[in-house]
Order: sequence, then structure tokens, then C-alpha cells
Amino acid sequence: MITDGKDQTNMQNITDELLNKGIKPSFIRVSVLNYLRSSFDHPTIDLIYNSLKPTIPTLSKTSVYNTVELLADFDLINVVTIDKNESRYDGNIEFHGHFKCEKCNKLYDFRLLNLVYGDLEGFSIKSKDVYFTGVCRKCLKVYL
Amino acid sequence: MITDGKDQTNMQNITDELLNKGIKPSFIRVSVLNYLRSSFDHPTIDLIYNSLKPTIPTLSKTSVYNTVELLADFDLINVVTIDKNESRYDGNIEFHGHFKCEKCNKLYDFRLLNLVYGDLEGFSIKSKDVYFTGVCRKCLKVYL
DNA sequence: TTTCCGTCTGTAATCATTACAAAATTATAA
DNA sequence: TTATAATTTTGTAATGATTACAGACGGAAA
Repeated sequence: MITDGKDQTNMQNITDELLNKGIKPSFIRVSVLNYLRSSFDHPTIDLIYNSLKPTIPTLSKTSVYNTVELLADFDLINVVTIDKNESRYDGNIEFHGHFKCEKCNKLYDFRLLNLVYGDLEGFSIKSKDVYFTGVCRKCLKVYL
Repeated sequence: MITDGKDQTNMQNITDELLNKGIKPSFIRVSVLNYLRSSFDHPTIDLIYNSLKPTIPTLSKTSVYNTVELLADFDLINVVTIDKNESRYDGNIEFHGHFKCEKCNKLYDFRLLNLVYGDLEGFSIKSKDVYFTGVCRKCLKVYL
């Protein structure tokens, strides 16, 4: 986790953003959201924890759990549950799909250009998740 | 779990189906697949276990786990992981979406009429899951 | 019968997540 | 400022679905 001038600007912007949503911008909250916004590998709780630990030595894993739950409740991040036994977190809340490679376990984003569905008239839809699994191009080449 | 004449025909058909796939049609395997084919509530492991226990008194939960894993590996059933901490199983393998109501926890099937995506050229796609959450029509009426 | 092999069972271990209470920090009031 | 209240954070313990594993069981073949 690098902290340069640009990062400090991000931190300030995120602080303001949280304030606008009525969330107290504690250092942990701002740091987690900033980390998720700048990382594109859909990190797990452990990865978030280990990445922020150096800059927040007192950080506890429970706080990471609490924080991502709060951020998700306010629709600031997405919880990706494509992995049955470990949640991943995505700072990109634009609508898109997730592909998980069974070989390298990497998560890929992909665009959803059109999604038409039926049978849900009168339902209130809060979240839409599209999860694909398979083997990514990179791994397919290896296994030729 | 009712066992009538029609059910016995289903059991025989499923037995043949498993044989065709090269799976030994043990009573447990046939029973689990038959149960998933005839139940439309996307049961959990516990529900499958408790439903079959009366007709298979020696049944163990581990066997239910093993069996659904086997059936899923052969694409005879779908594993629905919309629920973060408990998998559900679906005997309907036609492509469709799943909606989970946050109020009553019921799972609804819905049709997917069109799904267009990009960015996955060269990827080998094995499974496609579409999960929506929110509040179903029934619960919305209650909370008016 | 005996042997072999795959299936099934029951118990124990795993591990991400949650519960919870105390400690630390921050905000508010006097 | 100081005292008090409210919120955030921490660490440990509990939860509970899933997995690992070794032994029991059962059918088929010789």
C-alpha cells in the first residue's frame, strides 16, 4: 500500500464521500475503501487485512469485516460471493459480471451489454450478480 | 417424500439415466436426484437429508454431500451459492436465474431471455449463474 | 467362501464468519 | 478544561457448513 501525493488526494475525496453519506470517516474506513478502489484483484478479507496492516498496525481482522459490511450496506462496494468459501470485495460498483478461472483462481471483470429477464414483475430488486466460471485464456494456453 | 407409482417410474428413469452417464445408480444417488427433480424449493443439504432419512434410515449427511458433489460434477444438478453460508441444490439444469428474497429467504426461479456479455473471447466458460436479491412480491405486500 | 473394489457412515478437523464484551477513541455537555 | 456519553475498534470465543479420513458395509467375481 503506497501512500503518495495522489493517494492523499484520494483519501481526502473518500473522506468527503463518506461524510456525504453520513458515515463517520474513520481512518480504517477511508483506508479500506481507498484500497478497494485502487486494487483490481477483488481482494479477500485476508488480503485487505494484510495490505493495510503495515500502515495501520493496530488493525484487527474483525474491523475489516465490520468495515466491508458497512461499506457494502451503503452500496459503496460490492461483495463477490462467486467463491463458495471466501468472499471477495470489489470497489467497482458499476454493473459488470465476474468470471472465476478454475485453474488460476483469478477473478476477471467482464462487461454485461444486455440482460433481459422475466417473471419478476412486482419484485423489488436490490442486487444483480452475474457469475461465470471456467478456464481463462491464459490458463487455456498453458494446458494446450 | 411420497413414493407412489409415478415416483417409481421416475426412479427407474433416473436409474437408466445414471447408468448411461457411467454412474452406478445406488439407491442414495437415485433418491437424491429424484428428490431434487421433484422439489422446486432449492433445498439445502439439511433439507435433502431430513427428507430422505425416513425412506433411507441409514443415510448419513456425508453421503448427501458426496452425492450432490457427484451429481454436480456430471452436470445433473446445479449448485446455487446465492446464499453465502449455505449451498442450495437445483434439479433444474435449464439456464435460468435465481432471485433470493431477503425477507422470507425463499428462492425464486426466473427466465433469462437475453444475456449479452463481452471481454471473454478465448475463455472457456463452464457455468453461468445469475443471482438477484431483493424483496419478493409477496413480502412487499406485507410490508405496505 | 474369500478377495476386491467401490460405496457409505460417523467422527473429527477445518476455517471463514459472527457474536460479544471490554478497551480505546471521539464527540458532546457542563 | 473536565466529565460523560456515544461510537469505533479490538481480541477472543463460538458458530456452523463443509471437508478429511478411516473403517464398515455390500455386491461381484473367482
